[in-house]
Amino acid sequence: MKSDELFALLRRRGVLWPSAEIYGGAQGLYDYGPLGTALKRRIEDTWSAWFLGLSEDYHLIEPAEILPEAVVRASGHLENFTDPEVSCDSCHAVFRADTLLETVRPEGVDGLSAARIGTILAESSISCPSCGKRTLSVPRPFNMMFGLDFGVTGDERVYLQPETAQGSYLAFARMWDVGRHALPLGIAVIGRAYRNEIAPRQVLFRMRAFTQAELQIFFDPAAFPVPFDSVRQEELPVLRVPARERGQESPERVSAEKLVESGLPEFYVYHMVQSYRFYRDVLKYPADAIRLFEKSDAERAFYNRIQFDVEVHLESLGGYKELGAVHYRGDYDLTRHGQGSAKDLSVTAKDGHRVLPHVLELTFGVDRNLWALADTHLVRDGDRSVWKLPPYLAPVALGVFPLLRKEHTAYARALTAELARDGISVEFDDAGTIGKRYARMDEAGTPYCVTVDGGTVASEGAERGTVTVRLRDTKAQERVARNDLASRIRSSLQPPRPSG
RNA sequence: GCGGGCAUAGUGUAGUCUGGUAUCACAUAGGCUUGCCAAGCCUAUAACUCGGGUUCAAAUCCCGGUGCCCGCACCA
Repeated sequence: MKSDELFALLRRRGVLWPSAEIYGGAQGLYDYGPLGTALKRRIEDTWSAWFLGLSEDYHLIEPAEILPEAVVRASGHLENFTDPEVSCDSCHAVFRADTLLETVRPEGVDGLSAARIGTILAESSISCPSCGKRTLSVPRPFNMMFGLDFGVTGDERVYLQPETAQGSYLAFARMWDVGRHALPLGIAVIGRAYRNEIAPRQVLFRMRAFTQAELQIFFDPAAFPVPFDSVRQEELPVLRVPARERGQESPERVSAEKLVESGLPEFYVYHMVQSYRFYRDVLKYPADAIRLFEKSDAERAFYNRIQFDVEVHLESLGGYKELGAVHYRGDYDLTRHGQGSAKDLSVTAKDGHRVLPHVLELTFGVDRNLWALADTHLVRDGDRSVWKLPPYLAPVALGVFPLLRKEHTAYARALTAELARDGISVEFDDAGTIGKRYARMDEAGTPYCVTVDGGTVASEGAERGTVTVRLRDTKAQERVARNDLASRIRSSLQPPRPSG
């Protein structure tokens, strides 16, 4: 489906829509409706079950979303998240000042302040790459962070977090104290991040407020033991830098073992495999639509030593899109926050030596994955639309219908209430015909529908107290005793966990 | 930010050139009928992106704003 068509469908079904719609919308902001909210929760719960399931020492926390200025200064966001921009007074094209400067300054611009870049630019009298005239403006800073006035006087500067990771780094020292004083220690956060994107586009892919699920694993670079044998034979669809430089776009299948032989650390490959399994086996993206895209030195943030993006091919957006990533960030974060806070963030490892932990970061874009799950799992099957979500992701697990509105409604309503009390996400529907109800549920991704009919409510006979269960993907039906319903479907509603 | 295109019920559309308050389908709600896969009939709800201008009269013509799409740039 095209992006427009898919967005129209999601809007129509109340999955999501533009924020402040009645005022014309606000660029880059979206609201989730009932189905979208439920689906997003399930995605988050499913992510937690998998990634926190990797180790007993991986924990979920919820840091504040607002960061004091000192934090973003230390993290580098105040400086690096600010792009000095110049525009051309003749043709109004906009450029990044530092990129422009690199064209005349082969030694690079690393470490230069925005003001210094401006001075050099002015002296070098560069002409506009677009129209050729020498009418470039002075650089002005453009920071992608939202700044806020904080406190009563409003003169204290704070920022909405541009990524959720910072909260984990800030919490590390406390988490060390409240925990078992052991590395590796994992800190997971599911939260909103905010970026003042210049041009929000493609619905959920470039938002100004979005949800990230991230796991920061703090470890001793001298020893990060992982059960590598459990992933050794797994073949990963990787697209590595040398292949990319040859113009290749499709991934090659390479075993975890071979990746380690090529120089990647075992702990890195292990977590890349577990991430890959999450996308393939849990979210169930088609295996041939996934690729692990290695970022080159130039593309990575400078503190990332190794970076593979997890990309999935999306028809709606016409290509591979980044849904998550695995970053080896070294000791950059704790070094910077150690300096910024003047606190020693190193810890004493089991064998007694002091160590400043390194960080392996697993990131996951919740909104992007929600979109991707619609793109890849919402399919046309003949004349019906079916959202083939795994049962544990479905916003509504079960639909309950009376076959005859007059005769079976009371029974069906009672059954609905009973299943809801059992903790199953259930929806009653008696509108229109039975076929319409099935179709509506198919489109919402509901995996099971039960129908109360004459046999169910009969005072005697073999079908007394049984209902038909109809499966979304096959349309197959089966008679099940109502008392067995909850136990029959419950296990399929549990998000999978890694098995070792 | 720049350039181009687009904007009509919940969704998709006709009408715009050539001004006279809006077509059809699906969806939604209610009813009849039917009773396990979007059937049929009746009824109802429901729209001209916003603001200004021209005109007796604007969905239609003019100006501006907003949003969306495509390309460029941007995406720590």
